[in-house]
Amino acid sequence: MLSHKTKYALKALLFLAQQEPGYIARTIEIADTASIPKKFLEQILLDLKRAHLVGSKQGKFGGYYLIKSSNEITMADIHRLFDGAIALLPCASLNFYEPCSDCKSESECGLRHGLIAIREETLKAMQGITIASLVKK
Amino acid sequence: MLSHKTKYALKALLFLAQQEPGYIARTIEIADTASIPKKFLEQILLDLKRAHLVGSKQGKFGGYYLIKSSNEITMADIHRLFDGAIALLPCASLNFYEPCSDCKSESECGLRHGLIAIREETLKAMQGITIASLVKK
DNA sequence: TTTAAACTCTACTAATTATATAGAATTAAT
DNA sequence: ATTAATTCTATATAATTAGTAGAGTTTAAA
Repeated sequence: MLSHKTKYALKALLFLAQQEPGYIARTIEIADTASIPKKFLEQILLDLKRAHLVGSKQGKFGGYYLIKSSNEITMADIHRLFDGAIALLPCASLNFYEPCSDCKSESECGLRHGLIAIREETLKAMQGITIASLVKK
Repeated sequence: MLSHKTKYALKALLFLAQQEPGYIARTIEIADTASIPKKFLEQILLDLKRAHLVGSKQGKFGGYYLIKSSNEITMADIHRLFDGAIALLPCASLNFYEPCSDCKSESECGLRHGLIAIREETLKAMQGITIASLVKK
């Protein structure tokens, strides 16, 4: 399941993608429109900025705007940024690999092979959904 | 990600599926073989029993055994039993549906449509992995 | 009928993570 | 200078997860 943080990030990106090019949206504006607690959203937007998905303008009349094209931002990207691995266990993850402490032999672990198969399908599906594709709905 | 509980349940089922038909495995035996804390495993096996996946024999020489065919137990079943919804948000779930409190119009929610598409693919993949298929690896 | 060895059940605890909230500092336009 | 915004760090609270404890019940066998 997605954390609220990830859900809010997606909603915020969706909002930004729906604005006119060049428009700068204030945090409070996004928060109100998308029903996100403002102070929580502040942190999320900062994370999105550090990940170079949005840009910001400081000071009066400042705010946030998309800097990455909405059809290049996928569900997989946002999931990984806030919730981490897409795989069901770290041992089956591409980007967040870690061995299981209770695993005796990873190569012989039947479970792992199944989880890798699932991760491959889920990842494919998540990479197929972009912010742009969500806007169109 | 899977909780430890779900991972342990899968490992326990995997163990049971690998035994001779008719064999009754004690909790401690499963716990030691699969590196699962025994008292934690007790609870998990009880849950699996209540879900009619395993049966138990009480008293001396008692233990647990599979009662559902290992090729009829899927990753999706176990995930739902211990970790709940497979969908990324409750609003996109088949078995654990709940509306989002912060959602203004579910039918107009772009996010939800995307999440449903992802859930469909993930579910298909998870239903394709059975305990029996894991044993074969 | 007693004992041993197992499952059953309920409650509790500790650790971690998620979900915020608070407030001061900084930046920029007027 | 003032106002309105982002930025940053710290804190608080609640929920969930992971694991532990211990008493109770059941069954087989001596």
